[in-house]
Amino acid sequence: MSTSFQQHKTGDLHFLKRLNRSAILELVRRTPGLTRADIASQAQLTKATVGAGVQSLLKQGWLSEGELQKSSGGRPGRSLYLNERHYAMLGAEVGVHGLRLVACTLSGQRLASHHEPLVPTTPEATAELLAGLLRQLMAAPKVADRHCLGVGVALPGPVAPGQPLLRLAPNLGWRDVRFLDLLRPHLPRQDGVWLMDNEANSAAFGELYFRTGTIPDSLVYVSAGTGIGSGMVEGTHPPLISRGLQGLAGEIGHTVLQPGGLYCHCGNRGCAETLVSGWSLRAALGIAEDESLIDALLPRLQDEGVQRTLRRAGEALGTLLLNLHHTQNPSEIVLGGSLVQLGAPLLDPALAYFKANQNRLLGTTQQVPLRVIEDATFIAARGAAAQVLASVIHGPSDLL
Amino acid sequence: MSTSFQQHKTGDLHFLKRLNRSAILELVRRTPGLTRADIASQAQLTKATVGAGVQSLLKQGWLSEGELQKSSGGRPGRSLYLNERHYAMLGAEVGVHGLRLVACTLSGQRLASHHEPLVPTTPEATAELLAGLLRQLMAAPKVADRHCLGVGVALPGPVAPGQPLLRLAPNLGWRDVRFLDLLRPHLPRQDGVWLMDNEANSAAFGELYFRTGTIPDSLVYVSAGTGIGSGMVEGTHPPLISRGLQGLAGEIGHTVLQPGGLYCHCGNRGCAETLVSGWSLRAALGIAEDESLIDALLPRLQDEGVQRTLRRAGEALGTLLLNLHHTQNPSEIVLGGSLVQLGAPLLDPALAYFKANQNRLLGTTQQVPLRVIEDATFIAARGAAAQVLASVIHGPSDLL
DNA sequence: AGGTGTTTGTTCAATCTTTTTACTTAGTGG
DNA sequence: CCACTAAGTAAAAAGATTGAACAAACACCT
Repeated sequence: MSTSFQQHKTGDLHFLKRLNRSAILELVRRTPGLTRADIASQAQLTKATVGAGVQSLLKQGWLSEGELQKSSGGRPGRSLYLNERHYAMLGAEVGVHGLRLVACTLSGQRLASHHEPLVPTTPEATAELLAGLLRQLMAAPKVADRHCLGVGVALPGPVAPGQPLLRLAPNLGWRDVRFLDLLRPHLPRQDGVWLMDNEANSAAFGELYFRTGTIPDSLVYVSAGTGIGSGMVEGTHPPLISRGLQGLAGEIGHTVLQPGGLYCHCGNRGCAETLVSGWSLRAALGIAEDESLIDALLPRLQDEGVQRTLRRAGEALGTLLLNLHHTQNPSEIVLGGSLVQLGAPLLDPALAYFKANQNRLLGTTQQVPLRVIEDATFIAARGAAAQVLASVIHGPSDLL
Repeated sequence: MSTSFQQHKTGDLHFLKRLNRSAILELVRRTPGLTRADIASQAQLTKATVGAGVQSLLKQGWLSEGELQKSSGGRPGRSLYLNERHYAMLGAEVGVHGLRLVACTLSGQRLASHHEPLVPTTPEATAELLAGLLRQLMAAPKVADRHCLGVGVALPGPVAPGQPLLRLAPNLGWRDVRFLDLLRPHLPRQDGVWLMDNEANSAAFGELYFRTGTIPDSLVYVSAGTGIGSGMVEGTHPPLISRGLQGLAGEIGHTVLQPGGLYCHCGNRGCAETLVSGWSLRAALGIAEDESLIDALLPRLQDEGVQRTLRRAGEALGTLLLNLHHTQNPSEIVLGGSLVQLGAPLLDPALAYFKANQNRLLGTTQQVPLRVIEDATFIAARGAAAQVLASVIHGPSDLL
């Protein structure tokens, strides 16, 4: 399901209390170690309100008290932190070549994780396998004694906004799969939040949501793997994921970069994926489906043919990044996915093109932060867990 | 200034009351003729709360009571409408070839408007001229007796988010202009809301905000004129404009459609604007700056050379629309700007390409609504007025 | 050591808004 | 003409934030 927090058009007093408590929790999440007095000034609430809110959050296991801060002439304040021991969230990613699962704390710390290689199969079989692995994860020592807030699943394709329906997963051969419905029967506990989303959306959300300190206004995660997709989160309290009417937002792999170019599996011509993607690299370099693309290429990175192919793909990736810059202009871009492991031969041309052209219009020197994630294995799964947490904090749950 | 409604992290009781009253006003705005009982059920408020809220909104001139509805077995409810006589908003667009001004009611009805042709000049001279025209507009009979909520100005270039600064207007030759600061000294009344935004953003906002009935979740306005830009609004209560880190969101004219293509005025190669834009059409067909592009082309639409040029430009426009579809997937696309007046020779190839390819990925038959605005003259100016209204309803103003 | 000043956090009555409940109003239909 | 239904209003009740007073904890000065 898409984590759509209904915009509370109206509110009663209970809603107001919830709002303020979730604001307190968010502040401590973003800035660990805050005191009640800090919260009061930053949230523009009175000491009394903050005191009451903090007390109930402590009692329910959301916050924990830390050490006394250094005095600045008066009574020192007591630091507040997320209670990392009471709750846990589960996140999973169904990838084209495997399942990835994580359990993590409120701050996003990994408690346990698992990577299960897998060749694509039916949704039903995948769901059953994933359910078994989730049960194992829940039984892990660090996880079992925590209260589980819910499960989030990230999937490699567009998800219908507002309902838990995977519209399409081209690289799995799936279409119109209600994955959560397949998962539920195989799991004992049905309580808590259950949601599913596109993997790039989940990853983007997690990268923004688990950050502390000052956080960017918006963030785009570009996932370069078998296909190419992106996810965008915007705003705060809570960050909102752009999904679009049909869940097609972020399908940048099918933006046209070369009108009249090569045919794409979608039937159109010149899609970005025909220039840069796992499957186009396989096609260009003759690497079979049953072989790992990365494993096949890493030893051959010095080959001139491989270098040339990767450079061309990298230039297309750079164009894609620049087009995102001029379409959504995110405050930060994060680049992940399996292709990142190919390193400089692919990434250098991309980053160089982006850097060279991002400031042409305005003529400024301000650089948009672009971060490359070396090991993106659990990023999407962790992001799905983040969505679970956000859903509890900002959604209709009665746990808070 | 960008209409950024600070996300109210927290709230007191006064905030709650405001929230509920603005929700009532929004409901009546979207569905004129609602009764108090309808509002209560739709907004999940009690009859008493709605009654009190409506009463104060009536007293302050936001709402007016209409006729009695037909009884359905009990006491008939009284219809509520926006009070179209008490308030007014002003909107203006600074275009490359002229100034456009409107004054409108709460529902977006035009009370008065003015179009002033103009050749590009300095920001200072433009501001002084615009101020004079605004004063005239405020003195118009239908406008003068209303309370003016504020002024919004739409500008042809990226506007810095969070501050009233036009970063760049390439076709005016302006850079880093604080236009509101230039405008203020020439206007007598400084109260109310003052804001400025990119013209495509304003247009998109207005198209969504003034709509009644069921409204789309998101909307993209594509403005095809001397340059090509787009604006996106998303969500409701209130609709949010995506501006991006530097105000570059929607600069789709500078997305690359043809790597290694023609040089663009931005210095990069293959930008969409090199394929479809007022300036690229002038260049391709040899039409001078001092001549109206539309007036020059309309008589020559049957020329084979013109047809071919427009068809190619239209195909690029279609690609641009498809790329938007696969990047943001808006619930509705609105196409405006002066180039729309060129009609079928330009638009048919664009719409055909978009229609032929928009469903390739999902394989559905659902069509994204795409509306072409025949006369987009006052769309952006009216949108800026809409932003003023939204800023009063959802912002920190104390008028509501 | 002890007093003073400063800041943190809590307690409690006051205030304000929504809700609940009862009641009035206004029309339909037998 | 009278029951019946639904819309809207006016009271008391419930619940949340606020403001002021108070207690706690530490630094600094004498």
